[in-house]
Amino acid sequence: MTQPPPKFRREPAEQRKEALILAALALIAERGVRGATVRAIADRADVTQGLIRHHFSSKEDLISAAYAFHMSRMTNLTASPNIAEGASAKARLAAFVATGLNPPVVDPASVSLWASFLNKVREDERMRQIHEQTYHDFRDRLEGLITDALAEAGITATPSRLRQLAIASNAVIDGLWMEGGALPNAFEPGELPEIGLQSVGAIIGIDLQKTGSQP
Amino acid sequence: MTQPPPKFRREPAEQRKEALILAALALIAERGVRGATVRAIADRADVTQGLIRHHFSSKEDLISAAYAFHMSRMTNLTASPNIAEGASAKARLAAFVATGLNPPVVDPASVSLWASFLNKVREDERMRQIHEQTYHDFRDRLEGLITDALAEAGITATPSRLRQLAIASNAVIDGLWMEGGALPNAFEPGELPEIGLQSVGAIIGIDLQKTGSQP
DNA sequence: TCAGCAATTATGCAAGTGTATAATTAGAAA
DNA sequence: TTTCTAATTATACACTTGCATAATTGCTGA
Repeated sequence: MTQPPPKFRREPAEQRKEALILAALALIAERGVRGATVRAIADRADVTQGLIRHHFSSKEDLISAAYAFHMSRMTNLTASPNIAEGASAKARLAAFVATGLNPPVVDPASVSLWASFLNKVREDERMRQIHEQTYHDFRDRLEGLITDALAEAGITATPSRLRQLAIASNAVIDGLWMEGGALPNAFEPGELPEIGLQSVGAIIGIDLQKTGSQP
Repeated sequence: MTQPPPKFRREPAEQRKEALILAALALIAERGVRGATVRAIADRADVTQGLIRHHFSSKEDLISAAYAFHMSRMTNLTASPNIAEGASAKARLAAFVATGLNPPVVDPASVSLWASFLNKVREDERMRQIHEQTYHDFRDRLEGLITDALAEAGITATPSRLRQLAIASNAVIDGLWMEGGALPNAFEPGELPEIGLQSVGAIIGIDLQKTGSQP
C-alpha cells in the first residue's frame, strides 16, 4: 500500500507568517492595498484563506506586520555601508547617498508600497510610529555622516544648521527616489545618483563627486 | 392649496459633476481610495448613488476626473506668481519655491491624495499621462525660472546642466513638500520654505534668501 | 505505533461593493 | 397651462469582502 501524497505541508509559524507577509507586499505593490484581499494573498502564498486568520488576528494585523517588515527591509538596504571601514567621511557620505539612489532602493514597487501605506499611516497609531521612527533613523544617520564630513573638511556648523542640512539632503534624496520610482523612464541610468551627489554636495558645501574610494 | 416642497434640486450637469468630484476628493483624502465608495461619495454630496452613474460612465471615470481636477488645482496653486511683474528673476524664483512649500500647497490632505492616486497612475494610461504632464509642467517652469535667474546673475550654463539643476531643485521641493505633509508636526512653521530657499540657492549657486521684493 | 496538538482546509454568512434598470419629478420651453 | 426631457430617486442583483466556525490532517514526542 503506497501512502497518498500529503495534501499540504505544515510550516513553522514564523516561516509561514513571513511567506504571507511577502505575498501581501507583492500584491500591495502590484495592485495597491485594495487589491490585496485576504483571498488574493492566500492564493499567492498557495494557501487557503482561513490560514491567514490563524496566524494573524485580523487583516489589519497582517498589513501592519507587512509594513513593519518592509520598512525594516528598506532600512537594512540603505544601512549596508558597502564601503571599506577606514574610508574617509566624505566617501562614506557619498556611498550612502548613492546607495539610496540606485536599485534596489530606487524601485517602482518600493515607491508604490510607500504610497499605498501612507494613508494607513495617518489612521493607525502603530503604523505612524513605525513611519516616524524610520524617517528619523534615516535622517539621523545622514546627519551623522554630514557632521563627520564637515569636520573632516575643517568646517564647523551649529547643531541647528546641521539639522537643516540633514533635512535638506534627505529631501533631495527622497524627492529623487520618488521621481525615479514613479517615472522609471524619465531618467537615464546613473543620472539619479549623479544629480543626488552633486546636489547634496552643493547643499553642504563639499564636492562629493570627485571621491576616490581610498581614504 | 400649497405645493409640497420639491424633493430635490436639479443642477446643471457641470455643476453637479464638480460637486461629486469634490466629494470624492474629500473622501479619498480622509479615508483613502478604499473609503471612497460610490455610496459614501453620493452621501457626502447629498445625493443618491444612482446619480453618479448618470454623470459618470463608471466609478473609474469619476476617479479619473477627480485626479485631473486635483492636479489642475495644484498646478494653479503653484502657478499664481503672487509677485510684481517687474520683479527680478531671482525674486520670482524665490517666490515660486516659497509658494510650493507653504500652505495651502503643503497640506496633509494633498499629500494623502497624491499617494492615493499613485497606484492608479501605474495602471491607468490616462492617469499616467496626467501625472507625467503635471510633473514636467512644474519642472519646466522651474527650469525657466532658474535659467532666468542664472542669466541675470551673469552665470552661463549648458542646457544639460540646466536640466539637472531643475531636476535637483524639483526634488528638494517635492521631498520637503512630502515630508511636510506626511509629518505635519515635525517642522516649525516657516522652516520648510526657509530650508527650501537655502537648498535651491545652494544647488544653483545663487543666494535666494536675502531677496528684496524690489527689482 | 499511536495519541494529541497545532497547522491547515472546508464551508458558510452577513455586510458592503459597483452596476443596471425602471420609475419619478423638477424645471424650462412652448 | 401643458408638454417634454434630462436630472434624480428607488430598487434590486450579482459579486466580493473580511470573518467565524467546524471539520480535517500532517507531524512530533512518548
